[in-house]
Amino acid sequence: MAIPQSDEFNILMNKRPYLQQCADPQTECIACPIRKMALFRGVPEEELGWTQEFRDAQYLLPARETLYREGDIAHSIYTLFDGWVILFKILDNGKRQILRFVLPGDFFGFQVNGTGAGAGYTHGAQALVGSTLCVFPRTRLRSMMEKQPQLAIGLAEMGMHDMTLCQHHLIGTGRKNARESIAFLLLELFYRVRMQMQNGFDEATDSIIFPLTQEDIGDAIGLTSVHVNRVLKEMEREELIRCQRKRLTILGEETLMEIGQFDPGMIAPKELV
Amino acid sequence: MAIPQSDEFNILMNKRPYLQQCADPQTECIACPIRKMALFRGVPEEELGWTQEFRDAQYLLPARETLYREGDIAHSIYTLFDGWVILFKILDNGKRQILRFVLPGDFFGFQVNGTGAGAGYTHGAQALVGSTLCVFPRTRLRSMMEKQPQLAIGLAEMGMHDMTLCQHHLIGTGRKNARESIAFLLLELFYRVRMQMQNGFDEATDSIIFPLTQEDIGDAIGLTSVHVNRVLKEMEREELIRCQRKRLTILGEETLMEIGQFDPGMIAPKELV
DNA sequence: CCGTTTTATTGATTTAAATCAATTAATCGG
DNA sequence: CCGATTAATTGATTTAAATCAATAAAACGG
Repeated sequence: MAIPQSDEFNILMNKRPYLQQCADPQTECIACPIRKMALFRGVPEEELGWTQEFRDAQYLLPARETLYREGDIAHSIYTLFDGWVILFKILDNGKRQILRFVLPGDFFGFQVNGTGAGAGYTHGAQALVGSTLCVFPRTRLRSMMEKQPQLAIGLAEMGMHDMTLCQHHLIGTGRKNARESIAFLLLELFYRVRMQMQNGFDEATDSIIFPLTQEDIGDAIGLTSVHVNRVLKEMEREELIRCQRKRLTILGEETLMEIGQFDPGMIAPKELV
Repeated sequence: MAIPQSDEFNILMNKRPYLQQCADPQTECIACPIRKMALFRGVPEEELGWTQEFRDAQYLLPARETLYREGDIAHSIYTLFDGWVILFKILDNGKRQILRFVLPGDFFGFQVNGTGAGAGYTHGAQALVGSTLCVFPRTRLRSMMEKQPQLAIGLAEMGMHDMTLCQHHLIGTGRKNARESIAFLLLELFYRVRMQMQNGFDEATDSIIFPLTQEDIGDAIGLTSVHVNRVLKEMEREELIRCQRKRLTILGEETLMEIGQFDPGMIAPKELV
């Protein structure tokens, strides 16, 4: 049983030919292992069959490919099912600022400039590794929320969580030095990945898959890759971390937390009241 | 007719004795000149009498006083009715990062760590000038939103707007130099203040009341006040701005926009779809 | 497996902004 | 209006991180 595709989805497939619709059977929302973290958290089980109608399909975005660029008409919004995606902005001078690391369960693509169906994304999105996405037509979001207030509450709560992360990155670039903000970023991603793994899978370890380049790290916290490298090397010499071959190992968690002023509490999902 | 006060409000008044409840008659939500921008935007007129029940009172916060500190139990959430408020965080090393400038119509105080009634604010809040606030008990927010989905949608939309501003500040601290991010910040505040004035009042001018110190500017964009001073002085010499006596005049709007890479479109209120 | 392209690494040098240090100008509370 | 505090201004010096420049090491596409 193929899931029917909206016009918007077909537009997208035309523009990004490297997108592959996942082979059936696709994961259904009701059986989704990451649902507790995702858009439909809070939506009662008996409503899920109905919300599923809202979804277009799951599809695959290959490593390093662009999902959308800043200014593209925002037909779709997304939940990342599996993989790593970055949201970023390119400045006039060609510099890049990474705005957010999207991990499985995270919802994205709803930040747009302008109103109505023609609104454009405020930022670009790109996969760091091959990633699986759940896609939803953006234009139906409001009516969905009106029918199902839990969806709006969930969106507000996820927004609050993203906001907390963004504010911490602002604190990092604004008022921390290179060592402090790198320590913070590594711990943040380490905790977020582990939290997401515990949700269904389970794997308590001091190491995670870590697909960022040193340039990605630099573009997230406002440093050059050269300087990131020097700081990472120093942390490796101090036996605080090991960061190589797309794998990050946290050796000195306590010390790193102090350096980065990182509190795991900030990673916890947010609730309104 | 005095508006009845909740327990939470009385706790707050105890802790912050400098808060003054506004003399009656207070502005009612239905008559509120800034409502289109504020929490109850989207809520149909006929429902407003009902939402008013939710509000505690309006009260006055004197200039430079603290409304709450990071970690304080978050009994209340706020809409700024009049004045300027900053949200900030103090780091271990004593440095301050300003997270957000709150202008009339803006909603704040909902970002908390933890869950339930005992959750604490993630940041501090302080008035730059004497300010009037509408206060709401936080614990009733969720049930209000369940009854009135427009409230949740409005919250998500306002969150999106705040997020855009926060991301632009991140871009500024991360990837712009002092001159560029100062130009951006001045224009952002200039446009936001003017947009808020047009909403009811009306006053098209090239100058606004601007109560930030140079240290505030620095703490918003990650610079020292000394360096902010040098850049501002240079901009004044170039006849791009005039910034003195708590008043900011924009003389070279075009040039400043180019320097700061500022697009007025980003200031526009956000809508989901 | 092999050449090609990306990433990582390290040293030398420069620079934007911080820090240190006065001094002057505004603002505030009586 | 007046002394006291807070904010702005300017110069001299230092420093964290950027830039420039080469390799070295990995990863990637046939």
